[in-house]
Amino acid sequence: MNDLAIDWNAVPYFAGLNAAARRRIMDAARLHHYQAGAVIFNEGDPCAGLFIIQNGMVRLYRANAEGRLHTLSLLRPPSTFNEVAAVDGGANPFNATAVTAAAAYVIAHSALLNLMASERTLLANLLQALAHLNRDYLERLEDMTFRTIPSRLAKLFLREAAYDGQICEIPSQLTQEEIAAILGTTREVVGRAMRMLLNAGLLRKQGRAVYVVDQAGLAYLAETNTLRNPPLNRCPLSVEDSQSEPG
Amino acid sequence: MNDLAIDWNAVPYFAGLNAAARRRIMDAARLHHYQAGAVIFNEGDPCAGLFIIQNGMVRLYRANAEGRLHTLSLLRPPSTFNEVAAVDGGANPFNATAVTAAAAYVIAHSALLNLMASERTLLANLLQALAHLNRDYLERLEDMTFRTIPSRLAKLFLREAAYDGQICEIPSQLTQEEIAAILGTTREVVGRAMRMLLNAGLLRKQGRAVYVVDQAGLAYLAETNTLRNPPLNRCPLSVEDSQSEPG
DNA sequence: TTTCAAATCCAACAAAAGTTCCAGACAAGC
DNA sequence: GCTTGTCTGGAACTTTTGTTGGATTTGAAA
Repeated sequence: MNDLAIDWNAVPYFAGLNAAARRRIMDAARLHHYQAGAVIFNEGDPCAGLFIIQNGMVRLYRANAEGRLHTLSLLRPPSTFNEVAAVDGGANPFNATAVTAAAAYVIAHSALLNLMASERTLLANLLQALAHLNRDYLERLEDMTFRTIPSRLAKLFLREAAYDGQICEIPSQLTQEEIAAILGTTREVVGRAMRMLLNAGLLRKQGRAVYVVDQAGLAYLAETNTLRNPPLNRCPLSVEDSQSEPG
Repeated sequence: MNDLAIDWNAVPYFAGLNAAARRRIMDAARLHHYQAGAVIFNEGDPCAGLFIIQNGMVRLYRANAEGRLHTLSLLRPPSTFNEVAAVDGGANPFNATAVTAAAAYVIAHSALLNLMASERTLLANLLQALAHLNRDYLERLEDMTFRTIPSRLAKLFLREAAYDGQICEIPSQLTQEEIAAILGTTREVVGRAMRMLLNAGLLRKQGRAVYVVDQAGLAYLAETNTLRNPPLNRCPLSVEDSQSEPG
């Protein structure tokens, strides 16, 4: 396996550090390897440190007593994770597993404390990173509070799809099971929601691949939790589509 | 109104600062007053700065298009809020209103940047505060993902109640409407959940006040989303309570 | 090709949550 | 006392989500 480092400047909070600082950080990091499916750490276990993904894919998730999963993130290089525990030294706040074979640099809590004490830029950068993380979680919280599952699914497609004019393909090969874990629901419900988006004309399917047809329609659904009758190929006059409101 | 400062050491990230540093921070802070019901700032508006509550009660909330509210926090002195926007200078991530007449010290983003640049202890403390905030949101996310509403209500009672041996009273005078906003649901649903907890013997009511009767039962419900048949005054032998599992 | 396992589709049902509506209870003020 | 507005209790109903089970498709391996 190659131990070539990723571009450490691609990590938001390592950017802008001088060469000496970056060297000290790299010296504090240890490269760990994980087989596909291997557990990296578990929720509640003592702080595993800060992780910088070198290669492979990592899943962060939480699980409830009945075994249902909530996938918080699917991460690739140069993503990092477990900043919260690495900073405060508390227990890991979620589980982490290697989806594919993976490698990651790990900086222990104590080592990070030393680095932060000597490198004020790193400290400031980490603060910005945590603020950003916080906004991210706040948005997820809003999704879970206010959005229906078709709406969350629409949002996922909008985010995941590689935009290419009007017609977009969903890039990642996510199974419905995996999508369900991301949305915090079950496979069957995702299947239903998918069918709804398909025969509402927002998505189109070819074989197993799914394409985004109506980006604006997905956005409308994500915002309002309701379908907007697609005015795509319809004559805008005289149709009305039983949408007339009596009141 | 009295402008006596709260004990600034009670604010987690002002603790441990020397006198000079604390003076510079206080110099950067401006006291603002708000009438009951007044808007402090709105979600999406440009960064309003860092707030340190002096007196009164403040509500942080989000709202969706249909006008449903999600109360993120109800805060009293010496709580602080809007750290995220104050640190990264971005838009406010939620709405803030004064529940009662209130006053708060405000430190603008630019002023906070200066302070953080000169006071490394403040920087380090803010980092810890954001890490803590992050854990808090992660737990809320889990609540919304995995817990039923009776379960969330049970958790709320466990947290809000002032523990006093076995029987505990819920201290804050929350209406069902306010509880609903905290749990992210509607008043009627809270009412139903409340009735369920009452006739399951977990809570008791006297007039309008609600008392916690079975703390362990509430915890069980919060953990498992299911009621545990109360083995309180029952003989532990020979009852079985139709709990026998055929498989 | 055949075969198999995984992924999907689909219907029917159960449970949870949201909605609508109205009747009482209670407290504050007249 | 009475009135008014807020809060609560509770039924009936709809929608959404979760669950179960079987049929079908798909892709890769044998």
